[in-house]
Amino acid sequence: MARKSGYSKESQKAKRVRAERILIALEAALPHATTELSHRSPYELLVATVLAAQATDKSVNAATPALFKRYPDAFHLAKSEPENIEPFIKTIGLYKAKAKNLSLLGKKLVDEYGGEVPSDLRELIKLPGVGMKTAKVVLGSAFGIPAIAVDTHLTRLASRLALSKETHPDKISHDLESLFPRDKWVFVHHALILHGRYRCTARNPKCEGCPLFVDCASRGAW
DNA sequence: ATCCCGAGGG
DNA sequence: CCCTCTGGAT
Repeated sequence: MARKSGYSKESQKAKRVRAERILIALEAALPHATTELSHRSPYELLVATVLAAQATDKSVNAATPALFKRYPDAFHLAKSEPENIEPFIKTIGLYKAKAKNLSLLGKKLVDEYGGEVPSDLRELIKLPGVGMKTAKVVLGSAFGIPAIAVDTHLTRLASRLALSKETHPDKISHDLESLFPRDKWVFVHHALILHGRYRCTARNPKCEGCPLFVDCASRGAW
């Protein structure tokens, strides 16, 4: 419980230097960090990311091939009803809400965006089932527009690494984006997710041999 | 703040 | 069995 070590009195400048070392370590450990959600277009990434809410991307990837075959673009999705989508995504959590959102999502993409996925944060957020996290994922991974999407992994790691004391994802995102160079935001997002998924897990993190050990505020706490 | 919600890991 | 998973809408 009690934090054995930390950076409670760390200056902003020291934190910035530490963030820089963390970035270097992540680049060395995860040079090819990118999304693990299978997709071939902004449309597919958008749908996959909506499905990924509170679900593992492995379970999403297991379902999307059949889903994308039946609904290859926004125009096909627009003609769907939630009940038609449910069978394709039943194995994913929260499937009823997601089926409803996807059906509405298709209609809105067609009605208001010509069937294309908008490449603007404010527009993306207006879409059903799309919040700040999903919108930023699409911006960064589909359009190459710098953004740090904060999900469960980023929230946990920002805290453990003492890169942010905030609890609200939007504030954590702001802190992280101020700590890392803009052209590294998308990489940092993916690298921290992979680090969180495979090493710095929620339970029983594998601190032994961790590439971020020396710069971690929680080292030794597990 | 609460609800949604299946699958895999420990 | 309990916890967690690239959250969002109400």
